[in-house]
Amino acid sequence: MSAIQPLHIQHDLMLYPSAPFNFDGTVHKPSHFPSSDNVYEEGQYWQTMRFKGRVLGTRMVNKGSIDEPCVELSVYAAEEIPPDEIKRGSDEIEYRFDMKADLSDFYRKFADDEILGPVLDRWRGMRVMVNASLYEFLVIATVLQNATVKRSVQMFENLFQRYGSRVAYDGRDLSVYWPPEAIHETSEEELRALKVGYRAKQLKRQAQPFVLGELNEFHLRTLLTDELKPILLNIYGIGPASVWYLLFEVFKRYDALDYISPWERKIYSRLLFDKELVDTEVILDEVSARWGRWKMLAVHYIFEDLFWQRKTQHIPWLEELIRL
DNA sequence: CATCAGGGCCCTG
DNA sequence: CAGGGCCCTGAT
Repeated sequence: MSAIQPLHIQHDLMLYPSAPFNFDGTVHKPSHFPSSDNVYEEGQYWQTMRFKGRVLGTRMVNKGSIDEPCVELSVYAAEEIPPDEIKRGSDEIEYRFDMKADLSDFYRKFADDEILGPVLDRWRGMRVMVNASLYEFLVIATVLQNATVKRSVQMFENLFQRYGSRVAYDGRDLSVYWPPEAIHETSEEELRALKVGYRAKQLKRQAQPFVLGELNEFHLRTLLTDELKPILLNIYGIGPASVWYLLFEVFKRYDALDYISPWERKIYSRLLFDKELVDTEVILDEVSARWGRWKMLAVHYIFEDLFWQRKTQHIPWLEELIRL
């Protein structure tokens, strides 16, 4: 990996998300594993991104409130950026943080829901967030597979060290993703040296369609879920567990939940039924009956609410499941 | 020391 | 459609 690159050109602009907007609940997801391409502090979020061939640093600062949202976005780069590219970058950030969403129906409908209601009170205005491109998210999904959190983090950081780069801006020093070409050109053996095991083959096969221009994230966003899902499942290494992470986080499909993995099953059993282990079919029927087309968003609220609680209080049964 | 499951998926029979 | 195999790690 090369030296740290300073990003000393800075552009500031204001973003106005639709209200209500919960800044902290949106930019920071405590259930996600930590990674060196972003930092969160209350009211502030730093995130690098590789966008349209350019390496950017971003900083978002909360300048508003839940009912009068305002976010100051600073974009940092190594060289001057034309205004239209700044605009495209900020549009992309608005998309990734779902800033223009209208969830009023969701809040109205479930205000009195016995499980969701109290959570909505705490997190009204929280949005679905993705801090990666589609290609980058495939890497995340891949390192998550069949691994504990600790190992996922290790594989991920090994990849950053070998193929990514480092940038410095606003007093921060963060990793940046590599372009898919970097993995396309490397060998499976080199990848395996980073302890990713059988995932080396997946990582290479996943980079290919992006290098060849066969998958266009912006086009995919326009598709109906029924058209989109089979395309995503067709990506090598993407199966039933990963596909709904993609549909929900990358493509903002609020109903994308039709598979529950073993560790999630244990968590939902507790939260929805107050039991240790409930049949996955029963859980899926329950979330569909309760929350219908909002089921994944509903579950997301409940899940993140739990992990925010974990920051300040010890939840023994949860600690046992996370296995860092 | 050996064995095994872990925040899956592919491939085969 | 069921089940074995795959990489590596840490728990037992």
